[in-house]
Amino acid sequence: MIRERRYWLMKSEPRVFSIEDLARSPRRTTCWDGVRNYQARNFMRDMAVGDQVLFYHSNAEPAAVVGIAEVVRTAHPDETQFDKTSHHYDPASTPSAPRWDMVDIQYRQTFKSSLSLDRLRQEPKLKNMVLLRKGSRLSVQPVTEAEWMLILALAGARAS
DNA sequence: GCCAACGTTGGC
DNA sequence: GCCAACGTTGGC
Repeated sequence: MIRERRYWLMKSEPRVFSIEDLARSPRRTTCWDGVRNYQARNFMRDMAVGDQVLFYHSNAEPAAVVGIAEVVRTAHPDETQFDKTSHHYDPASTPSAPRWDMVDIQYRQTFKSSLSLDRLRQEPKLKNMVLLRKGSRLSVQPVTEAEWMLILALAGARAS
């Protein structure tokens, strides 16, 4: 029994890693390392291959949903947690009991017109989106199917 | 660069 | 288990 495809949103600062960087990556794929928040990690552990991801540019002008990626590998240990030279090194984590996971995502498309936070806030049907909730900072978050459909429609995009 | 909101840590 | 202190996120 194959589980139904689910929808997610993942944030990245474009000055660090943009959707253009993803599109230029080998096999248009990257591993989503560096997540150090338990709730975000748990969402990644819920992901399945084929799940769809809204790619969001945070700390950007403007902050916006800019395109789509797809999960191509489920959660596996994030190697940067064991790397003393990494900014994401976690001395409390060990290879026998890894604390942090990552998934791999592959580029699908960049929206012709990205959807800024302001634009999304204008949609009453999106008012419950995790992204738009006051104080929400989660870098990996679930998106409902209805939200997904509406956002694709607003972007003039087709499901990939 | 500011700062509100949130998460984590650690003393007690 | 409480909560103050600290660190981070991310919009502005």
